[in-house]
Amino acid sequence: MKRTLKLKLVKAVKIKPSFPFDFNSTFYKPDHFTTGDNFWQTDIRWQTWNWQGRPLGIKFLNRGSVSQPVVEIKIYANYKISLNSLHSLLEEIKYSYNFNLNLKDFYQNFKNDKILGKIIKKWRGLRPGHPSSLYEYLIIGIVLQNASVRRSAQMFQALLQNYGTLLDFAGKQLWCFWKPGGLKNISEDELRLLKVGYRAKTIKKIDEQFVTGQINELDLRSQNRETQMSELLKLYGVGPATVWYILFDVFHHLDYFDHISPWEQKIYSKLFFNRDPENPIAVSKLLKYLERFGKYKQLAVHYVWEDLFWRRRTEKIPWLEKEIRQ
DNA sequence: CATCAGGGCCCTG
DNA sequence: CAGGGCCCTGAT
Repeated sequence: MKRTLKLKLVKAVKIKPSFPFDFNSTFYKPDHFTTGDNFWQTDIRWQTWNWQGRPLGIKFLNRGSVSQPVVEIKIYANYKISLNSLHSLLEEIKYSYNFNLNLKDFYQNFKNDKILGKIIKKWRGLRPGHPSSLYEYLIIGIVLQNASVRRSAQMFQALLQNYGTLLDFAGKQLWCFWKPGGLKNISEDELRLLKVGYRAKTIKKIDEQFVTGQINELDLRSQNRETQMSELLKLYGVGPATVWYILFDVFHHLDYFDHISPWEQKIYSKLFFNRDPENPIAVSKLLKYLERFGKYKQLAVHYVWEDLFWRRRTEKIPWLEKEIRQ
């Protein structure tokens, strides 16, 4: 059993995102499976963060409103974090959660859309966002491949609990991701014992490619989408589905939408065409339909999707339960 | 019990 | 460019 790392509060800052900004729908995405690296309750989000190779705990608190947003960020560590490092961490947080995204044009364009209209009103200030680094997201993407939600969550938790660090901060115990290259001394067979199956090979290779510097997140961030895609596709085990997730969640492309997996196809068929999910609309037709959202295709679907999963928390949506297969 | 399809991707032919 | 194989799991 690994030791728990106790962290102390080292810094608290208040940041004002651009408005409108909705704390809860930005910091909690009900469609993401829970993995023990974060915890949310109304107006508070706990999140572990491997920053520059070391584990940190972060507590986000809602200190404002949608129209006058203020987010307090409390940082917990077990070492002295330099001012420089702290500053760049805050910049990274702002980037990850799209604190400065301007939503006005999107809202203006679609306030009368028959599907989006109501949703953007209800979720005004919702930002897309994801706390994972590229490395972390690649690992997540790999455990998502060819597996149902329950199995993906199981694989991810096994990885986290074996190679991550359990942090104790702000009243929570949460697992923090290991750093890129952290699997250097772990064999493929050892990974297989965690029942990740053939993904063991992929996970090893991804980890190695970060050690050797074959891929650099910040460099890639400054490249255009085509370059990002082609670089990511070079990684062993990364194909169009994984790239599609990363382009949105890691590189924040709000417009790119070219991939629909079978289970998503069923859900979109119901959402956009009120079609029986068992008799779904063709992917090509769905993609054509999404053209109406132009440069906000991915953002628009994110809103519809989050709305659906937020509703799932309070209403019964039998057809959805059937498609999710927990 | 056995068989099978997954929230893909690689590799082969 | 089509299709088999891959790990494991829960559903049938």
